[in-house]
Amino acid sequence: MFNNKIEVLVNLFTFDNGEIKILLLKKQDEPFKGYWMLPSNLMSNKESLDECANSMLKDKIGITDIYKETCDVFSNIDRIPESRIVGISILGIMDTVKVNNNLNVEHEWFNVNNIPKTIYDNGIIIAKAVEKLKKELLNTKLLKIFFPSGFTLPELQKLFEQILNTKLDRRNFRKKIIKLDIIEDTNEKNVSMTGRPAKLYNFKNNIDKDLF
Amino acid sequence: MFNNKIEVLVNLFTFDNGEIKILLLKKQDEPFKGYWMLPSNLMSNKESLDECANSMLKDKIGITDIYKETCDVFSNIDRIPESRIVGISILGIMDTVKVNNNLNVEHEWFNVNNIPKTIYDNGIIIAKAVEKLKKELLNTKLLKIFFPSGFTLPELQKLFEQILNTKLDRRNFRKKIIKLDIIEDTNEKNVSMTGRPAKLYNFKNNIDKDLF
DNA sequence: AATCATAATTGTCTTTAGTACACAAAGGAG
DNA sequence: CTCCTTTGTGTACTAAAGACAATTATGATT
Repeated sequence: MFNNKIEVLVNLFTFDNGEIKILLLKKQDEPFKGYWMLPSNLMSNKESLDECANSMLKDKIGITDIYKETCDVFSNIDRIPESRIVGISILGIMDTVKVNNNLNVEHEWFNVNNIPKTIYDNGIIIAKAVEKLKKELLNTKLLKIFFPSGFTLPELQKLFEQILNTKLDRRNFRKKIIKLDIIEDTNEKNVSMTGRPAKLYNFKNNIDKDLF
Repeated sequence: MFNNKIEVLVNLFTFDNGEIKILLLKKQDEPFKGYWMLPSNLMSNKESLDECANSMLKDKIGITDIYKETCDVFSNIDRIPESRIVGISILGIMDTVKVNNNLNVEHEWFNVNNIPKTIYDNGIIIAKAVEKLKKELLNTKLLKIFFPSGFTLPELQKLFEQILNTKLDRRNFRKKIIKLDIIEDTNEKNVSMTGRPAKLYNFKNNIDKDLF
């Protein structure tokens, strides 16, 4: 009566090549064989949510020590018709794509604006996580995790253009970021494929400011 | 192994007499007898979080149809030493104090800056909910639920002074709110105890703007 | 070595939003 | 009718946001 199964679902995001991406796994068996899914794990009654997510990420994806926060809870009785499982979603961020390529399960990083067919309510779970991520990236705290060191201003601008869904003026964007006093020049330059190389910046420490 | 008990804890907020307040109940039995606690309920495996919170609010507090959203998850193994229970907290808002005064359990609305001794981790749960509430009240969406109709600008200003923890200039505050075009004059006046009566306003519908 | 193509860097002017500040008006109490 | 309390209102100044185009650093091509 009061015994519930709980699954943890991890929305793992990264910023790669100017795009916000999320890691999905391909389901290997029926039902929903061939559909995409969030990495997930049933939670035992001997571990916390955090521990459950950590062990899953280590075992299934081969990563440790990423930023995580609780995102949302999905508890509709019939969200998984086969059995009653309460889903708790986690928002995770990786600074760069570190996923073990030896990982034998089929996986792919998808642009968050182009999510494929997913199992059960995973599409809704992802949409909610993306919404939350976009909101939180307007503050330097999470932004710093997306861009730990050596990012360029054009990259940063591209991120905001995606989040705000608009074009920003280069000069005004730079002026704004610089006036906020949140980044520092590394005196290094990007090795660009073509065109003038961009300066590399770091976020200053312990800064908690809203950018937009 | 994978069977977990889940409790829903409701952080029910209201704005009363210029203060943000939360409803707490007094625990009647040991352990923690006499300490204060959030209204809570064990979730059965036949109901969703929302249904669980609704039935609890109706049965224990005598209220229905309030605004609710998922707030946070508390899953430390030892958050309740007596047994393993995963806590899911809900943020709820009531526009005015409608709690049934015939309610036989001892209850009280506490200013969120003055929370009494609470059971287990309820203090942390409340702190997290207050933090989230304050963030969300900077947007008109939740604000409209706090102030459904016939509020005054001085009242609204008091709310923001609490949230931002600062004094605001009356004239600049009014100018800002009016320029945002989010409220409309009801052509009625407050029946004030003393001083010049304040005009009563409503929030316009379907507006989603950040105020600060 | 010179030219071309590409993408990054930089400054000024205009417009809009934010801040500082003091007195008049409406009602209730005596 | 006077006093007390609280709300309502306008202007000048400062800071931030927005519009706008030419120059520079590098790799690729001839």
